[in-house]
Amino acid sequence: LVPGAEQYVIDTLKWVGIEPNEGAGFGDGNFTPYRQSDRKDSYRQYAEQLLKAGFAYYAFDTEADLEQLKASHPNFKYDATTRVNGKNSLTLSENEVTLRLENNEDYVIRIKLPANEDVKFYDEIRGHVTVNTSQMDDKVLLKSDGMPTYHLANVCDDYVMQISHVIRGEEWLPSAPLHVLLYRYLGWESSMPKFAHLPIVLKPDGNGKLSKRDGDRLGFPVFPLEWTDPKTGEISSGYKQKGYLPEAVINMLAFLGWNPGTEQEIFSKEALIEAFSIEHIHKAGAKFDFEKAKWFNAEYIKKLPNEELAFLVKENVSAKFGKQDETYLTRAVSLIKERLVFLNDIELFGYLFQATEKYDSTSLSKISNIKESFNVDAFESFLQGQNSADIIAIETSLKEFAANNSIKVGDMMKFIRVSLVGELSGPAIPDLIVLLGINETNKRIRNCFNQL
RNA sequence: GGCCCGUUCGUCUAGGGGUUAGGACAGGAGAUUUUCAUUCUUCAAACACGGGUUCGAUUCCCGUACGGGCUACCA
Repeated sequence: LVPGAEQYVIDTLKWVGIEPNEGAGFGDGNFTPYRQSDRKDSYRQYAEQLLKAGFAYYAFDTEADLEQLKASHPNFKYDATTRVNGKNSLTLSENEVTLRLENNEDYVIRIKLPANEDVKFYDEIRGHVTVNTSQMDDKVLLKSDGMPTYHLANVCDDYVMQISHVIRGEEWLPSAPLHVLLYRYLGWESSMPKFAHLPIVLKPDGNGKLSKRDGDRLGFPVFPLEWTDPKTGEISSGYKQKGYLPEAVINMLAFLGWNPGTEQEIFSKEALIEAFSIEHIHKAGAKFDFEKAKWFNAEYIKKLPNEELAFLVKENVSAKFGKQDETYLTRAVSLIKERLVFLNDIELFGYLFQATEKYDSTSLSKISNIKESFNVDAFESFLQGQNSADIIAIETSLKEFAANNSIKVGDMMKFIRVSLVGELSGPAIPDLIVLLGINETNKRIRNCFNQL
């Protein structure tokens, strides 16, 4: 049991906008309680049912016993051929078993698998799968602390809660036959859920499935929300904190191993629900592609209305550059919207909120030739006479000013750009002037001119 | 090692017995933008290999290779 994990899952589902109809943290429905720890008694009851029916047995083997058994054979597994060597209710006399139970000795309950029997089941993604019980082992169903293993818990919970589909990662495929047998032995086979084993998300580099360590090693999050391991204190970065939009994350994730069969790639959550079908799930694992993830996020940011983007970025901006007027922030954000890959990239555009103090040195050297031809005082009064809201008028006036003072338009624009932005990049000059206002613009121009 | 699952451009994938094998990301070139970003046009880029089956296989079958998963009193 990891402290904080339950709340973390709840918070994650809320962030991505997936709200379960019922469940821990989302209100009670017909199948309460939802925590395994609160259902403990029921698992024991089902384990005992299996015991009575002869599909399970007590095993008293200690850790040391198991070590010894493992040492006896290179590929040891506790199964039909080896359980005769274990200390369990199949090898011990009935008296001894009751004695051990009365003495409160530690025990587990294991499933009793037949020695050689094909278990067949149908996977909605992979089709028919057959595994022989000779390849499986007598898995522990109930641990010595009385808690069920996943195998028992998942089967019992899904049956009791009338689950229709078990959709989980491919790493569960090998234990699916065990679960099928459990449904059978418990007498629930006719209401067994359908199985679908999803392809696994793989590391972008190297081999194997994506793990939490890979993300921060390669510069992208694998956790939806930032997560601090309560035991180790290790922090794993989260999509939310990195400035991803939840809709983009969902869209990106959905396309890892699934496609709609059309060429559409941008899907809202609702459209995704509408378009989704199990038939279009790919079988092979998909490598996580950081570049594509960035592309999805940038697309979603571009589609955001300016007001919404301003709202999402507001807190960060005021923390970094001071509190901003809401309408101003909305206008500012509209100028650089298509430059954001992540919401946090707003931090790169401090010049929208604070006067530029530092100028990029190579940009500065490219504009120094304007020093002789440019008259700051003349420009200042010229700009004062402009309509501070008319972008087009300002643009034509700027060109006129340049012509009248025999300055190359390009040179002057570059100079103004460096004055306002600090370097030779960014939104159109007239847009910037209108955003910043005439006074602020003049202030920045004078300041930059003095540094030439 | 054993068992299970898989294999189409660098990556995510569409397709499916006869196709110029399609799209997206990333990459190249160009246009627009006085800059950068955006946008648009365009280029390059793939059916793992070997056998069958077939008039014809990227598509079906079998092997091989490679990749992935599992092999805990974890999920």
